[in-house]
Amino acid sequence: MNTFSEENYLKAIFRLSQMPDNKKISTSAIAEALGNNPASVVDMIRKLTDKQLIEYDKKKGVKLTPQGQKDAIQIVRKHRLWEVFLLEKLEYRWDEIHDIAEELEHIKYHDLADRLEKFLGFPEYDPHGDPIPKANGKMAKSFSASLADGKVGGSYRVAAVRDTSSEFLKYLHKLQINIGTQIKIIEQIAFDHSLIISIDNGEATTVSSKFGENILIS
Amino acid sequence: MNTFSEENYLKAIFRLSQMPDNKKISTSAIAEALGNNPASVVDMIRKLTDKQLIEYDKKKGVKLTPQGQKDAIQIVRKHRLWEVFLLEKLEYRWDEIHDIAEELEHIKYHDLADRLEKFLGFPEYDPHGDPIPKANGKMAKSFSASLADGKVGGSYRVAAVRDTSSEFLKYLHKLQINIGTQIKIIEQIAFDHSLIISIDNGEATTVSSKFGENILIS
DNA sequence: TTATAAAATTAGGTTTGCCTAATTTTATAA
DNA sequence: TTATAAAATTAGGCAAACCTAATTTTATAA
Ligand SMILES: [Mn+2]
Ligand SMILES: [Mn+2]
Ligand SMILES: [Mn+2]
Ligand SMILES: [Mn+2]
Repeated sequence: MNTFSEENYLKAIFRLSQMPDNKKISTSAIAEALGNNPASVVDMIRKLTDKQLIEYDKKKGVKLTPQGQKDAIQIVRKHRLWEVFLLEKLEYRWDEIHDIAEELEHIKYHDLADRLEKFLGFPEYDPHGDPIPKANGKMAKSFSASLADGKVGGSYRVAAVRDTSSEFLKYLHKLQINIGTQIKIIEQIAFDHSLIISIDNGEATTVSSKFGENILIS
Repeated sequence: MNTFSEENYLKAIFRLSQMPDNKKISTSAIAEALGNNPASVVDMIRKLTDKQLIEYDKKKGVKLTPQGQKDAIQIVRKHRLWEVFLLEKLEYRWDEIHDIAEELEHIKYHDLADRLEKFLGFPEYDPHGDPIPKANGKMAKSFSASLADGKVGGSYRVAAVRDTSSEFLKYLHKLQINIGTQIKIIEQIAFDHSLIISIDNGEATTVSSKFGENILIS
């Protein structure tokens, strides 16, 4: 069984390995992701390598072994299921659930994820639009096209958010954007790629390119 | 904020202070309750004393301060609410829920216990018959009379169990005894205080005095 | 190619929460 | 009262998971 900390490392490595950019997973990238010092990451890389959960090659960076991948997916599964619980059953807000799930995901008990999944009615996606892995580890592909990739004049459904920070989610809340919201791109500013959009056919609003990159569409 | 370990100590001290026997709470009693070494308990007594959560007097033993009491009750509250969730919503068995709640009780987030309580419909008792503290810290008195205190010929309702170990609960399950079950004392054996009982008017069964002491009646 | 910057690693520390073994204090019983 | 047993404490250590500071390796740019 893995410790809380080991699980957080596995999850971070998994998340990095899912990135579309396909960059190698470096010591510093992991440190950055977890807010830890690179020296600490070196310690943990050694530990997880010994446990055969990752492989490390200074050229290719860190890679999850099949077992590491399996373990990581089970944590992601629990994280996302708990998020659904917190939003739907306990009525927490969109921007609050992530932090709580960050702790709940580490609770280990036979069948816990499966029972939770059943209780929640086998949800396919978590409240941020991320797919929930099944018990067998299979999971739907994440949404990858962002609003920033959309065409001017096009109208898109918000399928997921890339950034799940509470700052971003609070901003979305303020703009009344949720999963399922329809966004039309009215104009793109050539200068800095800002977008002028209409939210659910409302009045024109301007958002940054960074904003657009963090909205995933279907 | 208190660590997991500090919380477990506070809870153990609280539990010991609730005992009807009114014995002083000694280093060794705490060690016993937590399965730790007395030397470790001495360390933690120092730490909790520094944090002003307990007071220690070698004569009178350990006592929770008002703040320590408050903190302990909030953990008990979460523990018991999570137990209700696990039994009622996730359909875990009586004997499985305690261990999971032992971990869930440490999850900290604004309002978590209150929201859980609301979601569960403000339950008064946990699945073992223990009263659930309210948000303000108030809680009903625990049941204290045991079946062993009952009269021959008397019929009693099982209100709670004193021992919540999975061994005891599995035994109860086998005997088909639950909270609410009616037990009639047919005879008490003078030799060792064994009890001959009838469960929900079923056929006579013999149980030990230790068994009788761990069934609380209302 | 060489200087510089960035990334990775090593060396050595800290805190938390445990432990064992030895010692001291306190209780109990002859 | 004194011997013995039990309880509490001290001393010293260990593993986990971090850290800072120093050093080494690798990448990049002039
Ligand atoms: Mn986590
Ligand atoms: Mn999520
Ligand atoms: Mn606990
Ligand atoms: Mn209980």
